[in-house]
Amino acid sequence: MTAVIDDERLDAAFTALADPTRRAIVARLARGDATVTELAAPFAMSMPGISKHLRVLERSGLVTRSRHAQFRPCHLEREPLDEALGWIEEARRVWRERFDKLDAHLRELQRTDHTDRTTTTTDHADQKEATE
Amino acid sequence: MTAVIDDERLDAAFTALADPTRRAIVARLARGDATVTELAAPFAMSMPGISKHLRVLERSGLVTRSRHAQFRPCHLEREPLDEALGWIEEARRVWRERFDKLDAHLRELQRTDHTDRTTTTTDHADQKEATE
DNA sequence: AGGTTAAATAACCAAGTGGTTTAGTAAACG
DNA sequence: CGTTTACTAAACCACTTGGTTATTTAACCT
Repeated sequence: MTAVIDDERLDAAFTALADPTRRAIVARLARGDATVTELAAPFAMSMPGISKHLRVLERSGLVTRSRHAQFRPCHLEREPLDEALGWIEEARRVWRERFDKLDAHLRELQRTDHTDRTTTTTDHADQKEATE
Repeated sequence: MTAVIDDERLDAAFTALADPTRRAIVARLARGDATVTELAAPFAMSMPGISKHLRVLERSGLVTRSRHAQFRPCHLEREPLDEALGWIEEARRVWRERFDKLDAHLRELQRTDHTDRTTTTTDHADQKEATE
């Protein structure tokens, strides 16, 4: 239904996580909110550099910023993390389901020697699967 | 120890997942191996375009390719998926742990009105947490 | 008012991405 | 053998990314 929107959200989340600096920032924020200078401290990078990374994180919804005097404390949001996690889990679920099904099928073949090809789908693809 | 290498692997995995076409390919491969033309079919994109995406997926270790005559059947590997999942899970674990700890702390404060600030860490950051 | 601190913006750069078309390779097929 | 099939490689394009320095904004503190 909202496939395109979901796509955009996932794009942003995975893009945000695809950089070691940003992952380190996320990991740091998981332990508690922090200001931009606090976040920048561990890195050999200029402040605007960190600022740019934070904008990417903010655009993905992973990080939100509020204002407190001249500070802009950063806060890690949970939902985008959950969405990314959910996508991977679903892909893995499908993968494992197929694997289990194949495994059961092979076991069945071994028990009663039917040698039927009615359950195959993509021809040579399945042929490859049977050899692994 | 192998932090940099892990970084590179995670970079590649998240980068690979940060594109809707590549995610669709991964989702398709979760259901079973497929050739490049089979993978390209659902998309309004030239074959070399798909080929490039597959190279990104291959570089990340998410996809491996074997040879079968002139076909190059693609196969989804589980490990990089697990690594990406593991990283997110760990971040979320830390996030929730802190949340639970804060929650317990607030409950404790409410029970016995100590009003002690000895357990705070990053000053205004925690102050912000208390207001959410 | 003037100075300091926190952070964002602007302008710039090299390198990478995502797509194309055109051309090439390698194996099967008739 | 030549042709088709499946795919990769090369060259090119507009656009984005990740980084820099230099400049501004905004709020606080004398």
